[in-house]
Amino acid sequence: MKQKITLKQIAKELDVSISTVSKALKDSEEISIDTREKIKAFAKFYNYKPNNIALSLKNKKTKTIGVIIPEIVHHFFTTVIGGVEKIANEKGYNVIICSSNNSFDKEVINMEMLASGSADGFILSVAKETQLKKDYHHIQETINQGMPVVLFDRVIDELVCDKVIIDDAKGAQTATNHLLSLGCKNIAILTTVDYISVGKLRTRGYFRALRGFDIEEKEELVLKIEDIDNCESEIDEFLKNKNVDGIFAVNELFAVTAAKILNKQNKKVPQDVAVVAFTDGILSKHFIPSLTTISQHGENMGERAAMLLIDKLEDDETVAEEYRTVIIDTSLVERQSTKKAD
Amino acid sequence: MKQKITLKQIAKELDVSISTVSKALKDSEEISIDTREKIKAFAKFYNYKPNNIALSLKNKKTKTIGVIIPEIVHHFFTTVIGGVEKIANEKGYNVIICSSNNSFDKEVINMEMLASGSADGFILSVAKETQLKKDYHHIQETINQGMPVVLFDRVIDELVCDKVIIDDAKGAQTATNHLLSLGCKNIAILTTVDYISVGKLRTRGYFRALRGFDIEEKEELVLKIEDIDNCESEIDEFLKNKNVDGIFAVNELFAVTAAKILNKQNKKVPQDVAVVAFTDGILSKHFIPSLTTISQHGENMGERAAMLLIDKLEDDETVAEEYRTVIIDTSLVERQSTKKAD
DNA sequence: AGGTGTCACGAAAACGTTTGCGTGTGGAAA
DNA sequence: TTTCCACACGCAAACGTTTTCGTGACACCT
Repeated sequence: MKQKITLKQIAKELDVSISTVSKALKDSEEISIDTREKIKAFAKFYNYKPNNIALSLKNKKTKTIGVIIPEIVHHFFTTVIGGVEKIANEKGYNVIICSSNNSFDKEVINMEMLASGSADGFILSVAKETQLKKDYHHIQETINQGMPVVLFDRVIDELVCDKVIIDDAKGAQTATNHLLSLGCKNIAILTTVDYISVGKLRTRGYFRALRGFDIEEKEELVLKIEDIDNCESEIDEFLKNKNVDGIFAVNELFAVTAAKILNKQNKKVPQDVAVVAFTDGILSKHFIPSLTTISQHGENMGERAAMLLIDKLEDDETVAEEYRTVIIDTSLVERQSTKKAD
Repeated sequence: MKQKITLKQIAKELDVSISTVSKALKDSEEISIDTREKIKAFAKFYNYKPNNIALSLKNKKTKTIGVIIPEIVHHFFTTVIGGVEKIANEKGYNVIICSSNNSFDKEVINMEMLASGSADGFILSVAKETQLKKDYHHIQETINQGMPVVLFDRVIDELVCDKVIIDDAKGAQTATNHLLSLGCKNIAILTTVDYISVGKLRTRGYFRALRGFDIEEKEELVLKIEDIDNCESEIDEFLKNKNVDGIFAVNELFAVTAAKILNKQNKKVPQDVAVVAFTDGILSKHFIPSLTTISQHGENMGERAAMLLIDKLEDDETVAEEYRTVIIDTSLVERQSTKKAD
């Protein structure tokens, strides 16, 4: 049960000063070769590792990136984290992940906790509750304290900082256009309530696409779902007697739920109804029929966010007073759910 | 761009000593009420928050739990993390998550990094590569240094520490028994190569169930898949001309892939072939037909692991020389893929 | 021998806390 | 007036580093 060894202990053991040990381990010319070798051998034997905490305190930086996401059990967010980790590790940074569980309070707590010494900067996507409350003081304060913040996916326009987003409206437009170009005339949208920024934007894109094809926008074809956990009955009710021939869903779950319901209602996907989903996840890929989706390239988002943050962290502090917004391209992944009848 | 305020700055500003400030903020009787109020007001105004790094250094503890998992983009592991976070937050601990990406090297690096000051203890599930190499020195060293470690899911028998597992063999047996009790006679298993501990155990359970029903174990009904990423062709080949009436898959992906292939081969699930999967994830739930699964109760695992770890962390150091292995119950979740023909 | 220079190392401050103990000031008791 | 005590506060060490600067010893030159 040997405890971690410190510089002080090495110094004592070898009867030299702490500074000598520190310098020797850094191969400083100041120390004689003999002493250097001796100290290094000793340190290696006892598996000396500098204490990160002490280093952080001294250097006023932790070499750690804090990531705060609304849900940890969520495919899209985890892919983003994957991207962040990739870049972070390349550049010698660590990643701390916290989940806000879509709770405003937990988001605040996590940020304060990480801000008070544990991380040098943040990558975050705001909680649902935060978007609803429109209370961003904790983020603003963090920025004011000089900590770089990169927002992604669910961003806040009012906040001045780096952002990584996709063009949600454009992606939705692409999706809807795809349905239109297949000949669909009666396209429904399954979306979220308006305070979810991405839901709102995707709805906008849907309308834009319809206008492009000179198709009337009908309110009765729009379903705004509040509670994702039991969307099933809502969608079921909605789809009855609607006679839609295309569905655009703003996320995977709405899409597969709809597909299952169509199945029950004896309508075939894609023959009777074509379906496109936003978010290219595991569900869409393996569903039968597999779903055509708009891919958000989450890993890519994570990578770009990490790059932006690390740039800010390593810049000369003074210069970096400009903020960038990176827009990640979405792409249409065509699968069976929109296959043309041959 | 005001920087974080420190005790020292408050002290200077208010013309008292640092210790006075510290004590005042802790409401120490030593300091006069007047001074206390004044300091507290000032601190509140400037939004003073103690620096965690300094505290960690002083207290020799970080109040942080390190979690290392093989994959971050993986439903089961994220549910476990959810459980860990829940308990950790209740008890005032933070959670740092690192992914080893199933790489031995990255696992070692992450552990060393977290061990050198960033976390008080570990919850971990070992990487594939580590299981293959059978090199556990990094974990052993961490334990030797007096840091508590809790292993979960993919555990290492040789390591003496707390563990949280499920009874993989028993779960597999339950699954297979379920198929047998439905009348299946020719049950195939889709499993992993043997060095994956859980795969091996689940295979064992499958055999045990067969023996229980006095059914011959046929090697030709066992498929050990090495590369999960293109298991499709392997399974396709395997299933040809086999005439199986039941399939037990050790994970979701194998199960849905098999289901899709059966579909192509014009066999119906569950009428012609019944399917059970290990791991109750999002895929099984939403697949058509929805899959009967063995649920591992990941969140529960995470909770128990966190409890074990925190117990060790908060015990009087000296006492806690006994190690526990918690076995989480699995349960059969019946869905459409094993529905009896009516 | 005195001066100069180099080599090899040590002392100490700093990062931001907490906390045991020491101490100056004042008032009250003797 | 002296003594004593409580009150209210400050000092300093400690946690483990890094780094600047100082310094002792020795050798070499004149």
